[in-house]
Amino acid sequence: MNDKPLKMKKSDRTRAAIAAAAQRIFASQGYERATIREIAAAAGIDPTMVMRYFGSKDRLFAEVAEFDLDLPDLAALDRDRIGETLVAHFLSVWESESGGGFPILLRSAASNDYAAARMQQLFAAQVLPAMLVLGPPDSAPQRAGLVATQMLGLALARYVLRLPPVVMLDRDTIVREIGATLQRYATGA
Amino acid sequence: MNDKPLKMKKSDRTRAAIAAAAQRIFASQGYERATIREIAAAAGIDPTMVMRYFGSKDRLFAEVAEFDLDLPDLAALDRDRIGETLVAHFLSVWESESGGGFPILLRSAASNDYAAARMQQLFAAQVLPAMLVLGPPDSAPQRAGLVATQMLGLALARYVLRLPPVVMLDRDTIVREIGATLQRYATGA
DNA sequence: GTCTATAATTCGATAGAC
DNA sequence: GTCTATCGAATTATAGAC
Repeated sequence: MNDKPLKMKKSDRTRAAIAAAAQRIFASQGYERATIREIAAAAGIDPTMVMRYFGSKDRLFAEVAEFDLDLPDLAALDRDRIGETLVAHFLSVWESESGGGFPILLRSAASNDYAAARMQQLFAAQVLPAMLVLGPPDSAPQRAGLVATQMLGLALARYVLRLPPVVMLDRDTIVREIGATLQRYATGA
Repeated sequence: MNDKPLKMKKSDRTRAAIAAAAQRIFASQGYERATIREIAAAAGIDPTMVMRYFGSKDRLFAEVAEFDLDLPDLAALDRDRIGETLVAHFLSVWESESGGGFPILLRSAASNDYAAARMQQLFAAQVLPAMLVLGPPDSAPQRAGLVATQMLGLALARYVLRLPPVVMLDRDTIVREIGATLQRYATGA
């Protein structure tokens, strides 16, 4: 009878349904174009309920856009395969259920201040530290910056703009080709 | 007395002032958040004039977002320096006066259908053909796709999101590091 | 918990005086 | 050419009945 996890209180199910609908709408329309009304309709509930459960559009966005890159400890990995590992990890996170926050952030970051700030935070708190263990500290910001350009571009072209030639790239090709690039950026080799 | 090119009819000067203001506002806010009223204020004229000169917000956007990548003939270049040449060319275009259309498109493409379609067109009509002369036709879409991810990511991180470590990269570093990546992507080597 | 009604803004666009 | 006034639509958010 329920699509959602069983044995939840009704209020929790409603809240989860709103969050799920909000993820879809925010991810496909961006923050500005998404409306409370549309999200409510997609969740099959009344628009007022969205406000009741989340308070405001801003807070709803902040909640569903939350997510972690959850990078593994790169120092513990085979040093020759760091690039490939990084790409494979990013792809997994972005295509996972819990990774829905990334397309949302990315699509809204271009015109929403909160999303843009969150994106900066994300790279400062997770990508930069990861680069610190892979080479000289002085060059870590530069290496992190280069890594960021390549990964953000892949995500933008593939998941947001959906450029046909990028969408058509198969996973192995991406891991191999872009992995080689990240390997060079990350290790400075 | 005039900031704009001398000896224009007043109507042309007004039109140019609106277009210049629109470029700034669209580039910094994106399509949705930019308002006719704000653009008019930035241009120092009445909001009604924007409609009179451009008809609608859509047509104003289409006009100021227009631009060309204007790629040189890559086949005529030193084959070992194609990557560096590409990056240097992109940087020049994006930072030039007439290249203002690109940040505008990029910032709006995530949530504006016209901008997204225009971006697809741009790569299909200009990047893909350029790849055709550099290697086997079969792999041209794949090579163009990879090039697109790296260049879009650089533009996004540097000009739209303004990620500090990417903004701080100096031009020589970008040309060298990202040039090497494009060299590999474009030539398939 | 849920919904109706509506307040309060804001926006793009138009009509018309001067 | 320029501006005042305003329309009509859409939005977030709230008040309050049931």
